[in-house]
Amino acid sequence: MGITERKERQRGELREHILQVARDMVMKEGFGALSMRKLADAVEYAPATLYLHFENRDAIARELCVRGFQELLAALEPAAAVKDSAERLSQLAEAYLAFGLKHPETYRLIFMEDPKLSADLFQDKKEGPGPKSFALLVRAFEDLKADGRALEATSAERLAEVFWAGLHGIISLKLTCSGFQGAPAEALVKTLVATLVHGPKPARRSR
Amino acid sequence: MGITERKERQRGELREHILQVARDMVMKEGFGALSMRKLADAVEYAPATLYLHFENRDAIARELCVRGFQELLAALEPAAAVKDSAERLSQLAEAYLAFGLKHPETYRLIFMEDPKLSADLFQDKKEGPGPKSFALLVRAFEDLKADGRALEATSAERLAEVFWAGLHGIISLKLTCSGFQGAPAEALVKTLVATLVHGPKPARRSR
DNA sequence: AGCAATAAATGAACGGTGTTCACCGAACGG
DNA sequence: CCGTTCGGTGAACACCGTTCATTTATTGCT
Repeated sequence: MGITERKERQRGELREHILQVARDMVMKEGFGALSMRKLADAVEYAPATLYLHFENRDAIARELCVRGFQELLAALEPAAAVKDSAERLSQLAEAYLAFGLKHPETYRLIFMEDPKLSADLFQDKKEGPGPKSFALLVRAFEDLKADGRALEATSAERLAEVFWAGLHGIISLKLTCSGFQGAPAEALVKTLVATLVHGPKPARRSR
Repeated sequence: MGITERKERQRGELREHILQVARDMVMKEGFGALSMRKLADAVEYAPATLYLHFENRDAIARELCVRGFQELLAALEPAAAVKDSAERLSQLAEAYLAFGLKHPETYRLIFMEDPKLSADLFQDKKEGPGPKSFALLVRAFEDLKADGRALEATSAERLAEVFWAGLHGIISLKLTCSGFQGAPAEALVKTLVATLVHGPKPARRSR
């Protein structure tokens, strides 16, 4: 009686296929260009069929959102493995920036589109990709403080939040107000790392 | 023969009225909820009439965008008049944050919606509200450097860009990923100012 | 005053969107 | 073999931005 299992599997495969095609559309033409009708057309089903697998267009978007975030998290992993805390933060910043510039539409979807979409990422206080990747930053700053190389008056959590916000600001400004920044994003990230991590004064040398 | 003048004036007044109503709609329900038909309905004209005064929906959005930015610039003006450079930067940051939190939909429209909209703000290299307000920040950092209170290895322009990006990151994350930040935005801005302006080490006391 | 010209405003249409629901047909269980 | 269940769909509803021929109002001129 593996017949209902087969059906379930096929159902899941179709769902996956739809998401895959939707992902391609978003990456190629942006989230705004993702329409249920075009998507249905692309997967060769009637529009109504999509609603058998997803409640909404937003449901698809949310799913793409968490998947995009997981990709981002995966892209950060190598950098997170670096031993030295300062170097780790520097490489995390570079990896984060690289992801944002390489997948602008995905980045937009995750962080700039709609609060409803990103809500899923951070609702679980401990689990979920959002807090998990944030914890990477916090740990790095904790290590940095343990080495006596960071502002002692400020908690690692807050430093991590400011760090993330700084990175996000650089990327999102580049994505929407491209003509604004004079310096390339890489240089700005370097400055951000220099001030927040290495300390702002006359570019102190290590410990 | 002031008759054509009267017509011109009336034309301008209607245009202004349309923009005013559109502004209200955006502030109340967000840019996405601004539709030509609802707007036409609100000003009691046929939809087609709007196209006698604006090329596009985007044209209206662009206009709202530059006006929003001018409001932002106006909100920064008091802070920009402060003598002490460090204090000035601190107050500029506070004012910027306050504007973003007070007019979230306007802020979204200016900085987070569509590159096409914000393009107008920064295209003129020297004139225009964009470069003008950016110059405020640059000047503040120049003054800060003149007082010997800032990273000498980094240009004032770059510091200003990172500063702006940091502020924008804090606000835009708050607006879209509200559940993300643990600390209130004001605290994050304070930390940002502390590290970028006052210097990160043990919270140095003024000059 | 009456008429031609000009400007303002519109109704209706086109092609697009998300979403719903009654319906169909094929596969399944008894 | 028949009834039920379920994947799939066509057609519809209510919107959207935009265009254009047409109507309506206003102006300038004779």
